[in-house]
Amino acid sequence: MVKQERAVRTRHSLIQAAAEVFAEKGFASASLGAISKRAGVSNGALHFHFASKDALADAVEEEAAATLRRLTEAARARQGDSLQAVVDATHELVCSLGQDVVVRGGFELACGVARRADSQLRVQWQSWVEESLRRAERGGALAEGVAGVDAAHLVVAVTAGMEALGREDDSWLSRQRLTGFWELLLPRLADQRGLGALVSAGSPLSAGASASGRVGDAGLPASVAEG
Amino acid sequence: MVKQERAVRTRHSLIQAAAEVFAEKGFASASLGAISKRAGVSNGALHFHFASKDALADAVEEEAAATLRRLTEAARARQGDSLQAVVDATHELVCSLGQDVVVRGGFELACGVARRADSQLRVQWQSWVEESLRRAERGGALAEGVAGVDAAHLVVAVTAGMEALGREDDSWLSRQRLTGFWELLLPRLADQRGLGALVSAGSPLSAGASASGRVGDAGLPASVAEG
Amino acid sequence: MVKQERAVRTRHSLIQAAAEVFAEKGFASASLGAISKRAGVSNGALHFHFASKDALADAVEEEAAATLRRLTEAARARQGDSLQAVVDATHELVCSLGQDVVVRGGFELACGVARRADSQLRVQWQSWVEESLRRAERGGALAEGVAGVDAAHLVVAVTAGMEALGREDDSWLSRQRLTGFWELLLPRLADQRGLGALVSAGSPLSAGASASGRVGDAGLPASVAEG
Amino acid sequence: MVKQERAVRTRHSLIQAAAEVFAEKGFASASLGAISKRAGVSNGALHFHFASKDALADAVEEEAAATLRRLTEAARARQGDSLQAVVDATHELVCSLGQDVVVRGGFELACGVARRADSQLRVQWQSWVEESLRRAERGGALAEGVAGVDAAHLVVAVTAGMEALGREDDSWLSRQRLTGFWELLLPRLADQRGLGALVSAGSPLSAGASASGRVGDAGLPASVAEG
DNA sequence: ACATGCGGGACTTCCCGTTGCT
DNA sequence: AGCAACGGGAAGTCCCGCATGT
Repeated sequence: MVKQERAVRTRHSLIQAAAEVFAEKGFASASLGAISKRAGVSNGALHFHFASKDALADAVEEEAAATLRRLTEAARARQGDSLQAVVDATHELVCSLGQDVVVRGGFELACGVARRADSQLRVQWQSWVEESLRRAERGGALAEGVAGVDAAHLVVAVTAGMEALGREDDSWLSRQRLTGFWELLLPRLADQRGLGALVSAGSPLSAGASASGRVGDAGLPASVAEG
Repeated sequence: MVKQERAVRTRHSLIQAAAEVFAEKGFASASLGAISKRAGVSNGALHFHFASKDALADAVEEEAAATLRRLTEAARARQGDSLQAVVDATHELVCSLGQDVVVRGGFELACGVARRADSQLRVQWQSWVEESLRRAERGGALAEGVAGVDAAHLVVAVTAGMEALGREDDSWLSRQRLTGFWELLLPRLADQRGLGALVSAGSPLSAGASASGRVGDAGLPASVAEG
Repeated sequence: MVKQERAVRTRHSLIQAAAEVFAEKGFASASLGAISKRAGVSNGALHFHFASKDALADAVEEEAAATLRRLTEAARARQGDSLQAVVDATHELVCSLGQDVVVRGGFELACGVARRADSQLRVQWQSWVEESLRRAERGGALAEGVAGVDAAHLVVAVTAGMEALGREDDSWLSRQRLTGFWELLLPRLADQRGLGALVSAGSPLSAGASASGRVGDAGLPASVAEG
Repeated sequence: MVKQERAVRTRHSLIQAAAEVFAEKGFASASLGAISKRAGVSNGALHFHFASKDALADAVEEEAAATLRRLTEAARARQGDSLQAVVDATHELVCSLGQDVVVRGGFELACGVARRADSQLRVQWQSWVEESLRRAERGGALAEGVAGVDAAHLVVAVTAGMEALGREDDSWLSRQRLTGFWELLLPRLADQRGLGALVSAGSPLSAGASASGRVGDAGLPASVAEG
């Protein structure tokens, strides 16, 4: 089973390289040659692991979806059905978009018009946000007259916009930017009683969690991240 | 100069067809053959008018930018430096995104990762929103503690998100959706005194203007369109 | 008849421009667009005067052939059936190759493998040299045991080589180079009695004739040219 | 490394086919489709071995240069620094021009105006002739008053002319033609004492070697050619 | 099982020579 | 004469098998 080990490594570097190239050039303009070269393997090796370009892209999306799933589940586990869970999850997502090429590449593929419409990534994120805000609504965490679905649509639109704009300008993916958004949104969305407990910048544990176990975490200093 | 007339028509149908194909497939996956075929002209005719695929895309973006300019200037002309101008402009933009393939194709190109970063369309829209909200801020139209720039960022992110999500799901480009967003945003952004006068659904003239006519033949002079 | 005048001028500048581009790029790589642009006329004008690219090339060859004809006839008129006539003609030809783009372009076309085999220019030059040396042979101007045809072949080969090599390196078209060749050839080719009267550098009148009436004659100073 | 064997064969047949087409049509007019078809391989195979049309042409030139190198070195090895080495080499060259398509195609490319000026083939041949005649001059093999460089220029011009004229008329590449040239040149170039030993038609070994075998399969290792 | 070299077509962008219509 | 348009290729790229090592 020593062989298998190398295969796993090859497969992983292939996905990594693919995510990078997809993120840089988009699906259609990315060439398999560039991907296999960046991964340091031959063209044939690529086709041994992934039958086609689409299959490779699917794998990238799949891995990004797994990361997204971990991320949202962790947020809910910590914050329950509160609004804070959504705030935290958006922060983690935006942070990943800036640091994890697989997530970035996955969303590039999910957004692109050239691939299948029922992108797992988009619907997964949108479903989670909707579900979470519906729970918050049921739990009375939302302000009077604010429907959970409407709030969810707004949150999804904002994050989608940040992702799209962040492709060319990293400042859209900064924590400050998103914090500013929540500071404009929370007073209107949240029930007055719970408003004081909400942290626009994301709860400390969230920030800590996002920083842990991620290679090349060049995030903000802890003092700032907590502020 | 009768000949020039046909050239104008050919050029226009080329831009129209290009916008459609770009919107459907994206820049990289769009083939010039598909564009010239849809425009009903030959491959050579395409290259007579546009030296390269990029030049064609530039022309599409340019025409979309012209539409956007008309749109924003009209909104400001009607509503001055009020928040309502921004509300109206977003409605008109979203409406155009749903109806005018050139605008849709232009934003698809502007968003795409495969083309130049300094897309006129994006910066033009962002600049206008920022400028408008700064004016509103100076005019006291914004609520206490709300900075014009922050609000502008939020508006830009929301519209960008709607455009991205609207590529696959038209419901994101519906008037109701945007109206719902403004109903969540305006109470927080607008100064309390002016809040009552603001219409989340866009001012009537704006709505009427955007709904009439503009399907796909925008920009062609009437005299030519009739010929 | 004013119209005709302009037509003649247009036709001439077209041939001139065509000769330049053909000489620079070769027949196949020369584009009609480049030619019409250099001539300062429109694409349509070109096709009004010349039905096709080949017809244009034929015209260039034809004009070069006319120049070559003038040149050889002048040499024979001055020197009769002597060897000197051939020497003079080669000098004039090489000189024209360096200065007259039409001659240069014509020979480029004649040499090129992509066009018709029975190039007028080549056969015209070869025929004249053979005929001249046959006459010289009959007149006893050639050395013992030297056949006119063989000598003609040698002369044709040398001039063809100079033309080919001169395309990349002008020094092959210098008067000195050709003079050096004749100094090696004449002692073997010419009859001993007439050898003293032969001038390897070409007879003075020949040099003078070639210099007269030619624009941009950047030839050698008279003292050198005569030596 | 069994696979490599087929690659060598493919590469070789590609060069062979390219040389043929280049020789027939010239560089610009030769299409890669015609080349790959003649070689019996696909378009993709061609581009696997040669990145571009220019790279393919370079390979043809390179192989022709190798043949030329073998040829000249063999002549010098047999005849030393004598004039006979040059005579033999010219015979071998002219013979190859008539029989080896790679050599013919290589010179076609080297001569063409559409490609790089510093063609290896031309300079290689010219350098060798100049060097050889300089040696002969130093060795006293040249007649009084004959400079080695001048003689070299003449020889190079003659061979270049034969190559150019031989493209349309094979008789220029016949042994008789070249022999006739040397019979005109040697009495003037060679020192009187060594003249008797020189053979205008080329030394026997040279003639035999050049006539045997070499048709188009030069360069392919025997083991591969048999497979 | 894993990886590679080599080759196969098809497609795309772009250019070019040429031709109507005015 | 000239603008506009046409249609045919040509170069180059790409995604993908297939036979072959290791």
